[in-house]
Amino acid sequence: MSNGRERELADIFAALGDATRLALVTQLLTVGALSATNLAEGQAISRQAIVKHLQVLEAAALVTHERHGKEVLYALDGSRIEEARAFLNAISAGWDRALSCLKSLVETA
Amino acid sequence: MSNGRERELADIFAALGDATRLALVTQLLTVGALSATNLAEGQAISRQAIVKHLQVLEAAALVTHERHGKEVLYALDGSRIEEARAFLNAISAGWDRALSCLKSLVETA
DNA sequence: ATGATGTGCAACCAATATGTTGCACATCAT
DNA sequence: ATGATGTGCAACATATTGGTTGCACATCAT
Repeated sequence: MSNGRERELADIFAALGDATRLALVTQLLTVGALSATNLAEGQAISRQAIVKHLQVLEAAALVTHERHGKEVLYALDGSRIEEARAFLNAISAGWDRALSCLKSLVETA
Repeated sequence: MSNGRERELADIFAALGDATRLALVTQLLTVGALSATNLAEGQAISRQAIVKHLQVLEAAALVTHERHGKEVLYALDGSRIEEARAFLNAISAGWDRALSCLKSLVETA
């Protein structure tokens, strides 16, 4: 894993590492494309806060925006999600090996 | 998804959302259990910084520590990783649906 | 017992993240 | 044209993060 790629991956996880943004992602996933104003309705925080969260998600290439008339619709973009999935899959795959390695280290220490 | 669970999931992603911690995770995965001092060797940042990162990972239940003699070994704990995987899998699964939903919204707007 | 090595704790600093408010600008409908 | 609605920008406040340093304590080997 190259350093740049590692950073990129970290950005994706960091973007998902916030309860508000996670909620936004699931909402965009289930409902579809929505504006910041839509997303802010019924939410405790302001529209501007939502916009900032959307910008974080967009910086990580997890969402895209598109102007449509006077409103801006945000939607998920899944290409980067696969990267994160691949990482977690790798961890899961290496899991048993890591555990046995730990075991032997502890036992021989 | 309950609110508490959402927060928990966000913590996992947040813990992975840092290049240094990501490197720690991969190192622990490939090498096995290591002490903070081990992990800090050859690294640009101090042992204390590493310890703090390990504590973040441990707070998210991604690693555990175990004292062994005078040193403390940190190791990965994979149970929580599955949660994160499941979330990303759900996103991937809902993907095509989300895209078509966006498409129709945009076209009818 | 003593030095070397590893750990734990706390104070402190700088940068970034999260959220607010206020206001200006753009767009749509009437 | 004008009011309603949605967006964009910027200043600001505060909390959290990521890192440092210094020092005290614990453990091991000789």
